[in-house]
Amino acid sequence: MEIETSGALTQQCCVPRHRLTLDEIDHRLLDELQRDASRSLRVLGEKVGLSASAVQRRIDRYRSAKVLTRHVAVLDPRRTADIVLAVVLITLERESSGHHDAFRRRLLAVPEVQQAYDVAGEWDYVVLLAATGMDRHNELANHLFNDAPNVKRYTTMFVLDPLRTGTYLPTR
Amino acid sequence: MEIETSGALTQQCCVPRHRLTLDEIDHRLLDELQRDASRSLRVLGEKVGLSASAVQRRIDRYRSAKVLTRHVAVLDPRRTADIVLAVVLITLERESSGHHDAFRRRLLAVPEVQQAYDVAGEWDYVVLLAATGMDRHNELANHLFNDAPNVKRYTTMFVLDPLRTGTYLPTR
DNA sequence: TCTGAAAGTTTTCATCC
DNA sequence: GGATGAAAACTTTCAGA
Repeated sequence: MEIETSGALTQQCCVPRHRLTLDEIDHRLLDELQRDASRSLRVLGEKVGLSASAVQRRIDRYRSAKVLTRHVAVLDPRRTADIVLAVVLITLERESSGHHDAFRRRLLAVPEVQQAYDVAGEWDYVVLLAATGMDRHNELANHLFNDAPNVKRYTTMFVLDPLRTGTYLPTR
Repeated sequence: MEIETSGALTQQCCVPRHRLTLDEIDHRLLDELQRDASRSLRVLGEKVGLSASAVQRRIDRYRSAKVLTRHVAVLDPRRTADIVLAVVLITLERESSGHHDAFRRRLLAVPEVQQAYDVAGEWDYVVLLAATGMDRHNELANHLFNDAPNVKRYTTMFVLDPLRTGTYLPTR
């Protein structure tokens, strides 16, 4: 793995640098971390053929390059009481881009907006809503999609079964 | 927090029990764990007003009840080289449920199927595909949606900007 | 079920390769 | 970049309430 710097042992500075070049070990390590980040550095090191401290140094790099942003616990929606998941497709009125900014702010202010994507095509946004109970879902949907000023149309697909959830990204 | 058992100090057995009743502290702890699970038990305990070992015992319960299923590292798709994210809506031919089983198996065999939901309404499934590069995306889309025998129709929405990603679930 | 303390691990960090 | 080893911090376990 190389970072975009010149010099040899210099440049351990605090400015986060971007554009990491990943080697084979980085790919495997990022894969392991995305599957199960609860293992010790020593165990991860055994998986990829490095010492614990070498693993630690690489993880620090992913963090400072903001490739790896956080460690989280994942709950199973099937085992979480009263969870209503819904995929909502939204299109805004065609107008000033100010509409889009306002709509995005409104979306991102709500923690139950589990995911939100700006997409190409007939629809402008895809939102994954996670609410506890149908009443709460309706409250949120009204606030986000009915009361918001520039929503042209939207459609809601309720999730019957979350076959797979997660945030895994391939790195090659 | 209560677990569905009778008896007092008995029943530390290995059969995972379900239906946890969560108290106020559990809600706050699950919230914290979903936001940042990289903090120590002591720090988490300070957040919710418990000792480190009390926090540990509660986390063990979430795990054995399968409410909390894993700890993972989350990558930022904006910082991960060449990631192509796409939301795909799929409808299968109306026929035997065997079609659905086969289609689900095909989906879940592919690691780039980051998320998959069985949904109500006009479309049967919503899939979030995460591929490295457009070529790989097309390969996967052909395998999953063109070559698969019982796909009636599908539509692909490419993600222009992942405004929010994650797996956060509210617990109340 | 909690707290607090002892024992065992892991992480961190300085140093050398 | 990576390895090593010692110090600091963390996790695990258990006695006592």
